[in-house]
Amino acid sequence: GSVSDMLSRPKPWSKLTQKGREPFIRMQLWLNGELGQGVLPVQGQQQGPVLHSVTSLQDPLQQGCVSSESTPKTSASCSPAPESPMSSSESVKSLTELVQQPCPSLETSRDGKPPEPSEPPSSDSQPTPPLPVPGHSALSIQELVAMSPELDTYGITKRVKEVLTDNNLGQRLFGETILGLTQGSVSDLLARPKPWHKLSLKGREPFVRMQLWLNDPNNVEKLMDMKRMEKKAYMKRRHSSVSDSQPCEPPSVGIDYSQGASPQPQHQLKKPRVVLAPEEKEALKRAYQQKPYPSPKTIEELATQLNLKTSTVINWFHNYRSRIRRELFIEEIQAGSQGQAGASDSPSARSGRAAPSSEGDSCDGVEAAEGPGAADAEESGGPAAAAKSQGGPAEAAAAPEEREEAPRPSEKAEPPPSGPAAPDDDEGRPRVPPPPEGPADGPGPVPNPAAPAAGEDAATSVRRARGRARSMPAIAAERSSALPSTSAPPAARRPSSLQSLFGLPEAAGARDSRDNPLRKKKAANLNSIIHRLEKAASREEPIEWEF
DNA sequence: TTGCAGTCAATATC
DNA sequence: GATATTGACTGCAA
Repeated sequence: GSVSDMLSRPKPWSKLTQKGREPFIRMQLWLNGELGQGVLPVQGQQQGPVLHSVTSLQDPLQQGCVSSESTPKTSASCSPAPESPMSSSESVKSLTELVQQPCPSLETSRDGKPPEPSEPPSSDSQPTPPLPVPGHSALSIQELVAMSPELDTYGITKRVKEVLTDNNLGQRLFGETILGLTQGSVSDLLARPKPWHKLSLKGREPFVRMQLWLNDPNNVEKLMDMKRMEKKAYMKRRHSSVSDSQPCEPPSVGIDYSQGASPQPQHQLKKPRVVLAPEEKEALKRAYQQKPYPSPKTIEELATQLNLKTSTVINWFHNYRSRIRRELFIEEIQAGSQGQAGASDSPSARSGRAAPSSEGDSCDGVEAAEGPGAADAEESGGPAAAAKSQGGPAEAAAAPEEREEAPRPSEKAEPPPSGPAAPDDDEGRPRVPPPPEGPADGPGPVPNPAAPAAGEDAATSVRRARGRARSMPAIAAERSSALPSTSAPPAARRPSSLQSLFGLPEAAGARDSRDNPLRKKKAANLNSIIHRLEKAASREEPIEWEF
């Protein structure tokens, strides 16, 4: 009777308790022929002999957990993720986790019931692990990510945003419940999704979760439930804390420093957050214009002049670079989605011969327009303009940049974006995103056309510069969309088995109907160019601009 | 060591 | 109160 019931009405994985999962694991192993004889050891015996005979968990994971639908896929259609070759012992371990592995939310559920209705997620500031998507264990998310076809991250976030706003659901709830991320991260992610091919496996995870969530017909309902429960719990806590008069979060070290006590407790409770003054930011931005990859010496000087910690300056540069980069990703996407316009300027629309020049125009729009030698040098006043002084540290900070001459050894020579003309000075030239260098560029810290006019940040200036220059990421993006499989894991080339999981319309592969041989060829060409550029850049050697 | 990706969490802004 | 911004941190790779 149980079997019949189970076979005809299998519960989704996420709804199953540990015990409830066991039969499915058994079935899966049996289907795989892994459970020929003997009995699957139950909890506490996972290291038993039978488990040791399990040679690969990939299939169980992918088939049994990824989808507990009654349409098991064959091993052939669901080959192991390349990124996670498992040794036998790892398999055992994973199976252990698999068996025990409660859907994260179950873990918090005291009675083994599905979490949603029983436990408000993270009223206590500690984000709970994400809710497993129906039919998928949390463990398998990595597998899913590895197998996932290229997803349209922008489309996904767009839809998620729509659903959330339409249903008045908050980012915090969504993030903590579905993605296992904090509100800030969710906000960031939704506002500035990176293109799929630019994401690491880890970075893809939230998007896969989102996609799966979007595919879940009960997604909104569940979140609503969560919301209700959270509210209830909140009210409850409020009531109890009123009587308790004790806030629920006692200081971890047990000392209350809020009462004007020593501001520097021995345990140093929390570092106060550094907030950079606008002038400091301005100065840093100007410094960035001069040199996106400042040498330690420059950083030192900047720090001194701005009266900041060196680490703050370093962090600022890191953050700024990466954020600007992302800013541009999203803009590229948006630009791309608004009619394939700009096609004439599109690198992929150019011939292979033209490609280098497109590279030359800009290797990466991010800082592309920002490097000292950015194209259209006549456009703005460079340091002078940038330094449109507000006096103070801002101005002072720009100075060291101009003085700086010897690039630090670690600063790799940037591939001359526009032909052999540019190998001259790499001083102040953005590294990752080689700036566009028009014919006019060359001499060191030259007025940066895209240098932000006063108050304009680099991203903005880059935006201005866009249109006359395409970015490397953009190129890559295009290349990638034209070549769905270049950056996607091998599994992406066989998305069919995952189509139902990811709702294929969402997948870039499906989306890209322009995927034709010619495009592929162009994209491949660009790909190779970029590859060479990167290689050359890292070798600090001159490049031959023949593609 | 350096740079990056991803994230947190404090703070600002809406 | 929700969302956006951003300085800092961790882990990883080259």
